[in-house]
Amino acid sequence: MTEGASEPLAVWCAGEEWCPITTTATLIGKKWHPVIVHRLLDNGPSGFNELKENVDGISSKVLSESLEDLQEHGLVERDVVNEQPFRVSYSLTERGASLEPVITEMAAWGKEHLRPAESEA
Amino acid sequence: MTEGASEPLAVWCAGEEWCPITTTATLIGKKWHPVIVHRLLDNGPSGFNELKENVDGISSKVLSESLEDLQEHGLVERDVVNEQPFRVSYSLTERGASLEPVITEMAAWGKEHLRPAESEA
DNA sequence: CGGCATCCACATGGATACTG
DNA sequence: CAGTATCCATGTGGATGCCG
Repeated sequence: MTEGASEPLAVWCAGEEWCPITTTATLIGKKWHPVIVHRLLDNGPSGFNELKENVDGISSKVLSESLEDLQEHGLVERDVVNEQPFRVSYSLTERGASLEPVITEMAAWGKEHLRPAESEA
Repeated sequence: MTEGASEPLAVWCAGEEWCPITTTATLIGKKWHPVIVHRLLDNGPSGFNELKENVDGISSKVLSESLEDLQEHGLVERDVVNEQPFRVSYSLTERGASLEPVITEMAAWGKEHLRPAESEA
């Protein structure tokens, strides 16, 4: 608390009570969450079923729950853009969009270290 | 397939069959995995219980299973460094260590966007 | 120390159906 | 379209105990 100054790196929590990795992992370490955020980054604001299609076979239930979770954490915003016919739009909040470096690193790593054949190892 | 040339960024899988995010998320999107990798990055090679202590109250069972999973994916290596008394050492493989940028980004993001009070929101 | 075995509670997730 | 409700199989995870 007394420091928290200017180092952008050195985020390791050596001996600290609170660890940013743990909480971040709790947030986006949920299998589908990174994918959803990625899709929203990639395709921009999307409708429910549009998102569902892009997230490769996730069920309505799980997507619904995931989106709710993401909303609660302020990463995703839901807007009703039309009443008749009923249309909603899910988009990333500023905080959600700020996850881009994380997602980018994940994707970059996956692209470098995981090949399709490897995924079923 | 015809491209895949020199862009270090632009890892988005627009219309691609295989998505690096999805597979990466399957790998390290497991709540404890990023933390374990982080601890190994942070503290270096560790014994089982040492790791267990550092991962903030994870149970033996879950840690054991997680480590097994990480080993199967070639991210973590297990070495028996002593027979009597019995001692093992878990360390990151080269591939595992290559996750550092991902973990760093996660930690950096968490530090910036998640405060302790926020984690229980 | 470094685990695995067991039991059991609860969370997760798919399928299906149905509503506004 | 945008979900929610229900049912149910499976997974996950904690507690405990034990063994090499």
